[in-house]
Amino acid sequence: MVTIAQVAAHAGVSVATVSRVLNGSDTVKPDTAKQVMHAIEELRYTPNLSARNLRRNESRVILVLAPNFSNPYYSRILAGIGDLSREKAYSVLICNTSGLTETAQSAMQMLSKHLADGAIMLGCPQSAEWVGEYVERYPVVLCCEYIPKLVDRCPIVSVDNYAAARQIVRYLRDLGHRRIAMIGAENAYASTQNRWEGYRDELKESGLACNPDWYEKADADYSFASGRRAALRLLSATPRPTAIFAISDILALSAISVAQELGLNVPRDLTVVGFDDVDYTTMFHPFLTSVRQPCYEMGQKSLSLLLSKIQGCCVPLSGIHHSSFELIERESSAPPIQME
Amino acid sequence: MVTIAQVAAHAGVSVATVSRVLNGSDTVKPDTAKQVMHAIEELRYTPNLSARNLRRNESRVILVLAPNFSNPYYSRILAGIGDLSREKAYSVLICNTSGLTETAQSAMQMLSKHLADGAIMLGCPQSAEWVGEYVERYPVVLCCEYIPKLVDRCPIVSVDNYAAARQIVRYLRDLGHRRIAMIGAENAYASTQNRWEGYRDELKESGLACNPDWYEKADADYSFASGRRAALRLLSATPRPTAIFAISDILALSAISVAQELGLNVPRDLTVVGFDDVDYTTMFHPFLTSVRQPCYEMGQKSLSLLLSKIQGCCVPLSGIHHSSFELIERESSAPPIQME
DNA sequence: TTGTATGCGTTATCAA
DNA sequence: TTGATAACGCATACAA
Repeated sequence: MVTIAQVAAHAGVSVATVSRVLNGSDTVKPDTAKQVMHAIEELRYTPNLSARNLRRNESRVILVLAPNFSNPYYSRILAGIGDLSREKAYSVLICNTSGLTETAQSAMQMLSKHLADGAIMLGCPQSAEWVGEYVERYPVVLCCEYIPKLVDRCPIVSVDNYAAARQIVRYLRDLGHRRIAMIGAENAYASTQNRWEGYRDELKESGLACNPDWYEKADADYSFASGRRAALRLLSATPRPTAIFAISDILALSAISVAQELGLNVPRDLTVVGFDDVDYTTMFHPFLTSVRQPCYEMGQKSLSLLLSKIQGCCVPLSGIHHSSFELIERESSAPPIQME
Repeated sequence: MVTIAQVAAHAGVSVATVSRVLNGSDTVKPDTAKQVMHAIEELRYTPNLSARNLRRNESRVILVLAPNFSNPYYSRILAGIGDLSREKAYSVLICNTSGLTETAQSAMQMLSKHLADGAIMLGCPQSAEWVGEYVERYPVVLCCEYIPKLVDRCPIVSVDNYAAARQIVRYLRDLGHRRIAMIGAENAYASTQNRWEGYRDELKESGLACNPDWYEKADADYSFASGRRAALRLLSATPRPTAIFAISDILALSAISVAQELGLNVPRDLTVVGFDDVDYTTMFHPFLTSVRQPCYEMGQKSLSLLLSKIQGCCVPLSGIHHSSFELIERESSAPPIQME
């Protein structure tokens, strides 16, 4: 291993001078700088970041936690974080929590251990109030989800799930649907709850029934199989809903698959709307009507806010920063076949 | 920030003793240890890893590079690496290279900068001979792909792509197909080349034609859109192939989508076989016949080999470690409608 | 413009 | 069983 001292010796200067050229100080004579650069290249010197970080008391590492990174939704956000972080000379440390509090907590210790300067939490359940301890002491940004008690205490990046759900229901109502069902999930996400509230409120204000038989939950992991079970229950209800709003595209696809097996044509006999607008919504017919979330940009915005906090930005950054969403109409939605 | 010195003061012992209990030394009197533990909890002390890493000359961080992490194939491997790394008390630093050499190279510098103890490279093109410099000096494992010149110099984890391709062609031949096409990709991956060679050789040994009109390339990124273009060219050939082997599931799905638009029924009029067996192969009919790769396990095996190298394992680990694959027959393959 | 010297928080060697 | 202390490699205050 080659150290700064060896470079100094090789260039015939002091370590301080080498450190200066390394850090772009302007108080170094061009000639000396050139010699030092030459020595650096000749010895193929690269600074030891453990030492530098210890001295500077920073790590230039960002911690990103998510329940998983296999979901294209999270991996797209991760891409946004990763690309911007490289540009800003930060590295990204990831932790796949599998939804486990203990795993998340031990990962967050990277902050107190000085191996990360800040953290971005994706998919944090509302119940995770323990996060408050970290939010108080370290730079933390929540992305996608939020924890009610922490809304005023840290930046949050998310779409307005309540508004999006209302817009979907309004869209379905305007198409002529009156029996509108929803597939939610067994989890503690704010997004799940907010979408349900938007669904319920818009239904109510439109004078439409909010029939408990028309609301079913998939498993916490939004799995295709659990979506199928939920859809099957929904499509067995009497009277049967004419439209289904699913809180994720996978769940929407599972509803389409069940409908088809039941001999129902989508969208003629059943309208299905998804959420997230991931890639495979346009790989098969019917192409899925869905709400697009700007995942990549949300990742970038999260990192951007986090870096502001790390750099000690003085303007208050806390609260929900809403990203724009867009209802994209495709082939899986249409007016109901018979108006009542 | 609370340091080991403060803990020592609070517990009325020396820093050496605190360090001892921190590192599980057995030469500490149980009573003293208890006092120290108490002080640690009281002050909520966590060790500064920059300092520890500097002193120990390690980081307990693994670097993982991939062209992207949005592809479910890579994200599944990442999950395998992540889960095992947590178990082994390592952290995972990721770099999304976007296929750019420069980005990959700068990420690999994390090794010389002492911010990572080893690296796992996913999706490395055969042309990346610069990797040799790192393989010589640091623990590196290649996963999925390999670089011919480095085969004897570092561990490689991959399925036997050549054998898999031959098995697919044999399967299609045994079904009765004689006009077998292939969709490859415009990239420098060993997997792409090996699958092509397997396809070609098995065709030849079976006495079947290896018609250049029946081999088309999608873009380097295996995009659905480029797969459609390749499939369209293939299905415009005269005579038209009765079976298509695609080197990824996405490409296979794109072929099915084009076939359907051309009024062809899969598998009646056209057989399609994919590769990788990602989740969405069973979300739509026809369910896709594909070759399963044990991605999660491949991630774990890669990390396991890497840790052996890091720990200075003396048995030679270099060479290709083949993971098993499995051809899974589903609904997209069948005998051709008319034998010739 | 450059060099000397100190300290960042930890581990580990050596004495006691 | 414990304590004092010297590194680890770097950045920087202060001197020159």
